[in-house]
Amino acid sequence: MKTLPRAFYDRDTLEVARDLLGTYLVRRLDGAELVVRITETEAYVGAVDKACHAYGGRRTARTETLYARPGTAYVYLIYGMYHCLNFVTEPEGTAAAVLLRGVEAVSGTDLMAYNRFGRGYEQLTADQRKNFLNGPGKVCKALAITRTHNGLDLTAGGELFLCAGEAPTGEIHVGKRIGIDYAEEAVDFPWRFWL
DNA sequence: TTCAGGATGTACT
DNA sequence: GTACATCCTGAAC
Repeated sequence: MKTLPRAFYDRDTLEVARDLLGTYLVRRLDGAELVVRITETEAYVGAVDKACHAYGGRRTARTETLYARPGTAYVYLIYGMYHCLNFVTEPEGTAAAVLLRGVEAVSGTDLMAYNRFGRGYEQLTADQRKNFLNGPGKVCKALAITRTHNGLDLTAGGELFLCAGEAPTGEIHVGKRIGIDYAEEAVDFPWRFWL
């Protein structure tokens, strides 16, 4: 598999969000390799988007990573207990990123099940399997991603990187984003993509 | 099956 | 002090 180059991220955020569908995210953890396939993303663009942490060019210690060069990981803590993983897009100095909302397991499934529920995948209930990796907090828990990964270079082939996959077969869905009811007109932006 | 409420810490007002 | 790009549990149906 080929690591996605920085040029992949250095484009319009909506294009990157759509093109990320079907690509593979690789997490190296304690010598193991966890691989998932991306199935759901959302775009956040600081310049025009009230839902973005860096809306209107605001710069704080937290949002600083959103201005980093493309291909950087932006990880933040939400609701006091969950992490969300984003991929920074567009040129350095422009605040924009793609939120990873959902994936499907490719390999390392058992280890991810342990990270999520403390037991192997075979032991999970049907309900737990159905809701395994279908939310941003869940993905980060399964992959053991925390704020220590904030600012990580995703093109360096380290403990976290992305690889090209086959183009997704079937339809790409487009719709409104989730969990941003406060964001006024940006609530209705069709910036969510899923397979 | 859906739904309300709580957990929990950081950022920002 | 309030809000937050969420998830889980338990109660009601």
